[in-house]
Amino acid sequence: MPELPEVEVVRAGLEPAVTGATVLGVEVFEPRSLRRHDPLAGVFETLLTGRVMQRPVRRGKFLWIPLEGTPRRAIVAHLGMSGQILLREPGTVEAGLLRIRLHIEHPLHGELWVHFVDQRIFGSMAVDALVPTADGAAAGLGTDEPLLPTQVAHIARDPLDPAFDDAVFFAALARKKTDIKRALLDQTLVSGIGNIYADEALWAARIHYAQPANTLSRVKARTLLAEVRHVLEKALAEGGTSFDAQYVNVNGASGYFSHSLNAYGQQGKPCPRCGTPIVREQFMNRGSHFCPRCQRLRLR
DNA sequence: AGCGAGCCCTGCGCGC
DNA sequence: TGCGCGCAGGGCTCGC
Repeated sequence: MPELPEVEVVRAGLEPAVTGATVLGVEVFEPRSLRRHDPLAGVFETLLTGRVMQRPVRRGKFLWIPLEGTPRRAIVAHLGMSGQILLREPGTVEAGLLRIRLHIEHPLHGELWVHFVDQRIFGSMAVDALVPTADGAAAGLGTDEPLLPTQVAHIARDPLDPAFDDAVFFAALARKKTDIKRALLDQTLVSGIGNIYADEALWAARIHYAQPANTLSRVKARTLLAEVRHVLEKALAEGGTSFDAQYVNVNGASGYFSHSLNAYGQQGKPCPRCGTPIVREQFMNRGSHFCPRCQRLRLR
């Protein structure tokens, strides 16, 4: 589930159900899903029970739900590679690997169960303190407050964030000697991009994944950022149709991939632009998919 | 400072 | 059918 568009679908789906709702109870079935919860801050279940949740916020792939009251805290969720957050009627038997359940009561919708399902347990939930943003601007999508969880403080803004600073990003690229794909995946530089959308944006911008970041021309860098935004927005628009106002119905394998991908997972198939077969190479212990004709490595 | 390796995990599909 | 292997959309820490 895990890149920006998918996490945003979850955030938007949670919003009407959890905003203003009270946590009635918490069940943790898998303690490893709390790996990123600091026990010194208190017991996860205790910190949540009885608290009222505010509007969910997202920055990059991190999602958090601020809690009313002081000190300011939030439930932080990261989906990792396989996490899902699902809204269920109380009593629903979860088919997937249920790790954490929140019992909540919304003033309009009544009681609901919030299920954190995660096969690989790379994802996590935590209750974390909120701290001021470095730039004083709103912390992410879903809030006007310049407050974010401590464990998200080092994460850069994402390219769809109105406070994302293009000039700072271009300047950082110009200093980076590393491969451009590594830079795109560096969440402290720009957040929300994962392996799929990195490959898609690089394909659209006709840039080889191993092109050193500091060799991109200004024009090429602008094109790349524009394509990153385009692919994220396109995926968001397509993913945004799979939930309704009451229930998040998140399906990790939903529609987008099958018909909109140009490079990711398309190895052996013709490049939609020039017909040359897409190649898959190992990079950073992951697959990188690219067109060897459109995306040439240019070393100067 | 920046980078690669290793690690955290489970389950699926594939080839033998 | 069974088994071993490689694969999976992420991110943190460690050592060089």
